[in-house]
Amino acid sequence: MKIFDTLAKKKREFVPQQEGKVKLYVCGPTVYNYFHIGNARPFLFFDVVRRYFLYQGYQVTFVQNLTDIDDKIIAQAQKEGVDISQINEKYIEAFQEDTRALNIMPADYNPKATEYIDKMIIFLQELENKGYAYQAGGDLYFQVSKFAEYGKLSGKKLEDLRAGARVEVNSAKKHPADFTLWKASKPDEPSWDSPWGAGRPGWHSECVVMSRDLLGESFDIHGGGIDLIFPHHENEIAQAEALSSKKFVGYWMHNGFLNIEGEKMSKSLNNFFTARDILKHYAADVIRLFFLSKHYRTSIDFNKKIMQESKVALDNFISALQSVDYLSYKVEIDNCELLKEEVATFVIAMDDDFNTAKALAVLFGLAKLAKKQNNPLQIRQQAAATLVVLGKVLGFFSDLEEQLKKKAAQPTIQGLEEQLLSLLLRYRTIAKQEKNWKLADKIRDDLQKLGLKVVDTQEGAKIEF
RNA sequence: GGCGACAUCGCCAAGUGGUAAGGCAAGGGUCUGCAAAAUCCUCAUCCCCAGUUCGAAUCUGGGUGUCGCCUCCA
Repeated sequence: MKIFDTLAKKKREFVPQQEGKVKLYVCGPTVYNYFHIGNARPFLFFDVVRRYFLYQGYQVTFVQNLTDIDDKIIAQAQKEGVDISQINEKYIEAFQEDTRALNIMPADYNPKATEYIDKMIIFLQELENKGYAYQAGGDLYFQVSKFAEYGKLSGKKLEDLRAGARVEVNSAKKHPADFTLWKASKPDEPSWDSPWGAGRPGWHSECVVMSRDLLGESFDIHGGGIDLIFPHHENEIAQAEALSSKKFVGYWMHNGFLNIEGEKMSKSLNNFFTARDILKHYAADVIRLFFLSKHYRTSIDFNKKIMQESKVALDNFISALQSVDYLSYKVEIDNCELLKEEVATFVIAMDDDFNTAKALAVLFGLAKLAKKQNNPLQIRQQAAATLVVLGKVLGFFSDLEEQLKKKAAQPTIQGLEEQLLSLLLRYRTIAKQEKNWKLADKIRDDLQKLGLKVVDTQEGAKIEF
């Protein structure tokens, strides 16, 4: 299995630190708002990473932090006119609801920053004792020049980091790249006592302290969005390795960005969609298919057209299962022997740095096999069984039975409406018998306008909605 | 200004030296009075130029274009 490691800038064979175990840390949300469709990408992708490791028999420990103290949260609390704790509660709950709705497996640990203040203080003291930190202007800073390898993840050199390129230089800092470890708070802001005065920890220390605590000084995979490479992850490495002198993370994985109609998502462009909103229009599996249809490291464009296509594409899976009457033969199909060749192709694709687009092609192939009427029933059922198993590895089909039932269920019309409708259909049949196509088509067209689609089948006319 | 990524059919998208996966759309056949649905089939030589090689979408150099990071950001 190969994983592209941002630090090495190439694919490397994956070797876990402990055989059979994978320790995975993914940067979680700052809980000040509903997370948006772009945030959903790492959540969903690393859910697939995790599921694939599980499928391969690894024991996975998955940690995702919740940042619950931050400038943005303070600002949001002021905006909503409520206490910070209320903001945190509200959006942590929303995060859990939305990830659940996306069929993302809950993390093994969701540490909160505010629960780690004591440990962060101890950690920062150690950094200070070892000479990596200094106080200035009431804040505590990490001195990047003390860490010789600073910049190794992002490929940046200290001298290239233009001071004040897009932000004013903080004159208190020894070097513009020095970052805040502890921030003195203003009177009306939440604060904790510390050796450096009342304040709160800087964002970059959070993930280091939590991952050390829950996964150890060195662990297998650290993931997040590409934008976190610099400065967040660069700063994590600096802190962690300054103290431990060990390699902090085995493999750094970063997902590409999501654009909206070719443009960066932003509130000012009015193209900002929360995952919650998108879920109202598209099923979780459609959203998943959309993301997985492109390799995780590239950028992806979100638009109505592509979502509609994803929806149609996903229907291939459902209708394939329908065609072998999955619900009726569930037990038989679930116990079917899987198609080895397809499974092998799927595994090769996923082993190659999680090539989900290629893996999806295997699923479409299976759907085709299952659908093909002149294939032997056994093959069709095996294809269906393989489709379900592999689909679940990618996180699809969490609510398969509901999806199939929903598709099969015909909405019912009752009473007078039902009688009137069948009357109309009967007239249409008569018109057809008299070869009065004009009238027959008129009836069909008019019903269509009412949202009732007339479909002629061998048993006669039927209504679809 | 510094650093980096990408450019494959109408659209989306795999492919990293051995002769272009897959999805959507489109076209055609079957079925149907017609349509819909279903089903079967068809559908690219890879931005430009030069080079390396028996052989390149894949490597090298030069263009052109798009995008990202250097600031909070998934």
